[in-house]
Amino acid sequence: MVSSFSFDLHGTDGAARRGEFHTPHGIVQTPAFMPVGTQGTVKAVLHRDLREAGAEIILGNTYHLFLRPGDELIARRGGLHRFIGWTSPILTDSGGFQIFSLAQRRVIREDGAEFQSHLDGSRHMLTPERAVDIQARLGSDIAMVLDECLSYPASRDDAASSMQRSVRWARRCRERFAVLDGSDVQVSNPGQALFGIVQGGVFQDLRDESAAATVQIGFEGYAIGGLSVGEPVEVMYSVTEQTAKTLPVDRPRYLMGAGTPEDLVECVARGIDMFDCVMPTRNARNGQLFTSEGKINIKNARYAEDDRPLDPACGCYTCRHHSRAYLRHLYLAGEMTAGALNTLHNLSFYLDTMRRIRDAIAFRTFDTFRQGFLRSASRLSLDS
RNA sequence: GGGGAGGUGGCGGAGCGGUCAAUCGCAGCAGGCUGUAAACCUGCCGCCCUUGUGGCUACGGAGGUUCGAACCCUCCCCUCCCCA
Repeated sequence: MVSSFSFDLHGTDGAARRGEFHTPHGIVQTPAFMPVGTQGTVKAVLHRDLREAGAEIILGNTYHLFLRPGDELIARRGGLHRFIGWTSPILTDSGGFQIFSLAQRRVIREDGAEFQSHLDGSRHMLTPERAVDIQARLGSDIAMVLDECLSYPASRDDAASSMQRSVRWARRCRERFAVLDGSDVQVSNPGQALFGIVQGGVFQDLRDESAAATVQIGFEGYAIGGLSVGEPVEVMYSVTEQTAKTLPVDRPRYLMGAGTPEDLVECVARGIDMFDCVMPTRNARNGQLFTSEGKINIKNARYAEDDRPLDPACGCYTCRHHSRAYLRHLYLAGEMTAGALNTLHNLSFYLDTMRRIRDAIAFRTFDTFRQGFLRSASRLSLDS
């Protein structure tokens, strides 16, 4: 008997939800933040340190792993978990985001998206069926349907037709997913779940239509995609809030690609259970650190002789052992350890924030927590 | 002592009569980054101000030629290399 996906909602505090989901590789407490590990690694961190920082699930990427090293090679290694040595849950994104981020290198057709590889220029067709097959070979615990992440701004007509195509693609993904067993695809994780993705740009009626159609198809969880792509943050909050209300209470809700620390708190408040974002990792490598008192740009001259840790309230390895002055030196000297130490801190901050969010919901003090968090997060920016 | 090369903005190094406050790299200063083509990208970087088709001072020093000189000439100062 294969263990499969399930979600338990433990309780709520306003629209905020406290729960956990079960996967073949373990349990994840929600609301959860999932560090992004596009190419089979969360850049600049060891799995050991990731786990210690509290990561219960990480992302991988269909498009990138398909191009290199190849999903069949990974299947032959026993699947993505065994290949990369991460024994906890993994969620794979479908390549839908690359339709957005690599827009210059692809053409969208009804059948799917044709990409020209950023590695060697070769052409590859990513169809909904293929995205499902690749993710089956990777053996992630949660696979995502292939969607089109629409860019912003977009006209209502473009948003509508893009959304409708994403729905058709979602249906094809679900159908393909259903017949994997018995196909010639080497399935690395029989307990894999499939999530649908709601699109529709910033048009709430399109979002509602997308949500209804996606729920009708039926998935283990539902994502809200196509946000945090340049729209005003209030619009993102509003679309998130309204769309979350239209999704089933008993399934996890995943806001794709968000966000800043404030976004996490604000969107949990609007009913979101799962987040992923490159911000803590990428910004760490670029010298921007998140702390309980706001953002620090470690490149700034004001930290040259600052002996304090990044965040006195943080218990991560970086904060326990190193000063801002040292981290600034490492960054400016171009040392790899700068990226490693900074990434560890930012992820620790994000994951610790999620822990505090979960506790606050459990104690039904989430709103108080939220007010305090937003107030202290702006402290440093007010200083400067 | 003889021969040769050269002195340009914090550093390296272009420019060799006007379009030069001076290409470019580094360093420096600041900003950005939201399902990762990102250890990346952008802006500023002589001084002053009302930041502009603005003012001032500038390419070792002093003179000179010229309508005009970082660029040509003279002298001086200083570096480096080779030979004695």
